[in-house]
Amino acid sequence: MEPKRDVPTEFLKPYNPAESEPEIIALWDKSGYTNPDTMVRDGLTKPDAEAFSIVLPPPNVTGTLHMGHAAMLAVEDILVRYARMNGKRTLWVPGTDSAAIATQSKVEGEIYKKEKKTRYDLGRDELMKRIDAFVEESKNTIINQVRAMGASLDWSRYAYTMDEPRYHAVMTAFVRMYEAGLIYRGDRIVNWDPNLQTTVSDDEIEWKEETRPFYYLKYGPFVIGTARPETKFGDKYVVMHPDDERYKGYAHGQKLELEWINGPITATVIKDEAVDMEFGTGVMTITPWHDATDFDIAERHKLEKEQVIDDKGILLPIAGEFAGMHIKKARPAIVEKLKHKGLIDHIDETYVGRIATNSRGNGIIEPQIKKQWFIAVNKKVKFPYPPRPTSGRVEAGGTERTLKEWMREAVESGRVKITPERFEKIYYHWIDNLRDWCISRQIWFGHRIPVWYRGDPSRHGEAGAVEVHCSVEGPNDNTWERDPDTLDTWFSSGLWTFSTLGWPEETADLKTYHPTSVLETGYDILFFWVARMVLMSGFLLGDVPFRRVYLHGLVRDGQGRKMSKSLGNIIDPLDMIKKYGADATRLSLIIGAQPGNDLKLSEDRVRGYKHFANKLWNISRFVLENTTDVEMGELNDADRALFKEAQDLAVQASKNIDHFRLDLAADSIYHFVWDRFAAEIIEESKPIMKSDDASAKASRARLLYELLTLSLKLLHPFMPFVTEAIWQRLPQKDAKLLMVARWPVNG
RNA sequence: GCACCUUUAGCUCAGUUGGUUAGAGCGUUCGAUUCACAUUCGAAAGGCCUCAGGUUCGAAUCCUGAAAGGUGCACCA
Repeated sequence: MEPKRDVPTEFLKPYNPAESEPEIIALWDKSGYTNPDTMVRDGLTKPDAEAFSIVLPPPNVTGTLHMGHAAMLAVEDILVRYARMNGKRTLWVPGTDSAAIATQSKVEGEIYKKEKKTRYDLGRDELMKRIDAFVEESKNTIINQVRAMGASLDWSRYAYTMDEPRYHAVMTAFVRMYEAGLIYRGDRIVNWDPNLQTTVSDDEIEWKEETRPFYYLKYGPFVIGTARPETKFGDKYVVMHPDDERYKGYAHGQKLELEWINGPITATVIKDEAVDMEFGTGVMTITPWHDATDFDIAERHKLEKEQVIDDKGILLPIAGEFAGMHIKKARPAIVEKLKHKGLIDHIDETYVGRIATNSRGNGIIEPQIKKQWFIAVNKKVKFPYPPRPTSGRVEAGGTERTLKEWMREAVESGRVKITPERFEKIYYHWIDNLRDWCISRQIWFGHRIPVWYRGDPSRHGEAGAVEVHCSVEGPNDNTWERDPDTLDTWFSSGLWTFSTLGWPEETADLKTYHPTSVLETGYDILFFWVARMVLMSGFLLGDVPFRRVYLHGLVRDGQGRKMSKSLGNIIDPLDMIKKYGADATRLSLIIGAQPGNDLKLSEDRVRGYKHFANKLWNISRFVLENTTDVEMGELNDADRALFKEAQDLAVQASKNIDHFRLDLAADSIYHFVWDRFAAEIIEESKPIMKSDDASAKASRARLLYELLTLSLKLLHPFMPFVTEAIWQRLPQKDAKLLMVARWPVNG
């Protein structure tokens, strides 16, 4: 059949996303309409329109796009495009994250592979140069991959966690919190990673279960249990529950002489309620330097603490003949000696214990007491009041509360709402168990702590021993030495909603777009990040960082397994985009994904949605072929009823988007377009359009055209590429770009 | 140990405040098709809605309990 005049010939071929998508991206870029200022300038958004803002959870600057990113980008882009089409002053801020530990170990690894050099060989400055070069070289990869998803981010506001404005924000935040007494330095038990030679926060620890021998040792008249005999050398306190009838005969503080691993020692009886009477024999000895529980007990009773293992996992002189050995090697030798001395009561080989590992570096965590920087979460301080965008200094009239109380209050008061709601409970639970947050790290790549010392460096931090200076700019003479530690990456991430908007300057962006409207992220970083942002924003700005938290689930493979290299079940979003298009990839990540629930993704699903994009393409061809030469008239009653049906669907879909049920919204539009519009309305239109009934034809042509434009608008947030590509080929339309067309339902 | 989530067709999931014969996609089987469709359209088969109680005129939906799978948290040395 000859193509009709005026129908673009591209429609004769199937929709080709690989060809079309780069053109569409260029078209959007040229418009500049992802920048709300341009929208206002061109009169597409009213200057006083309600603001809608999201900051992108920054992907790792040296990483590549995975399905989790793709799902995140799809959800956020839908919300952003929907808001933009609804006339809101819409801003979506892009950024990338330095991923401190991950990036540093990656670069260190590569250097070692090529040059057999460690970071200590290179020195701090050289390593930083190498890392910066690596970051600069690799950052475009992730940025281009983000763009390929169709994400309508405002790149003019791009931020990187390690760039100059963010450095300034991080330093300012530290100084203000330090001045308020919320940041302190102290000797506390921390999670030490002997591999990476740094501390790790409580939340970064991943507990792994493992069956390993559990030793019952004779400790004088008691039998104590331990899975780690190599830590027991210095154990001179034996602890039991005060109510334990079995040990009524022993008094708190009582001294006992007994034979231990390396000879006779004096032990002291301690009664403490932390002991679980049900576990083992109900008696334990403590190792305060290398165990958090033991540390707490020691603190309560003011007991002595002694280091047994050094930073590299080597036993110290206290271990006697085992000193200098690595704990791994020492353990069997120690067990052998215990056996020899008859100190082993029995061994339980079926014990399932938990081992702490670093979720980022995979190393086994060794608790150590170290001088570190902490954020005091239980300390009452004055919060800025009333909230002011750039406030943060303690002001008269400020409300007194702790960071913990604030974090609870932010959600309890409804100022931050979490979707799905059940995560609010989990959030509270996390807060209630929160301990002071260790924010110093011994890696080099990161924002360095803005504290300088003068005096004997070996006595840093000790009262009176050195002078301490804390400021953004630092002291102006070189007699000072800067603290070598860097800040936990989540410290700077906690500022992200406002550091990206220019804080601590009092910028227009900050006033317009903060608090942000929605924070969208995976539920797996609720604590790492979401809670930290609430904390930071509360103290530094006196306000919440966002009004709504939307948590998406994890993307799993077709069988519900986590995607991993070792399973070989990774579905690469870039492959999917190449084969089926970004639109199909997006839909496959949205339909069937309820808030907070994991999504099972298979390639078949992506292929199915590619068919849908092609369906839409062909619907457009049919409609254009049947309307370009035909005069369009008013809708008759029957056609008006059909159009009403579509409008009702639009209202319903809008409601679903408002309630973050993007899955339902997308699904309902999909079915309307395919089953109702294409399969039924178009089918019944064929005889009408071939008939001689001019008025029926005029009405039907109008209906077809209206249904097409309506469908394109409704689908645009979900599948922006194909809808925009079709829109560009429409003869009549109410906006040059579909991206900035008006949403067909009034708020 | 405490808490949360999930359980509906072979597979992945809808089913929004309880209301006719419980739906879709993929898969399977059959049929049509130079008609907008690198296909599409039509049809069929396929379901003790995990189980046991309860509330109700009426339950996949609400309540109680159980089972299986999953996740989070916790100071079991």
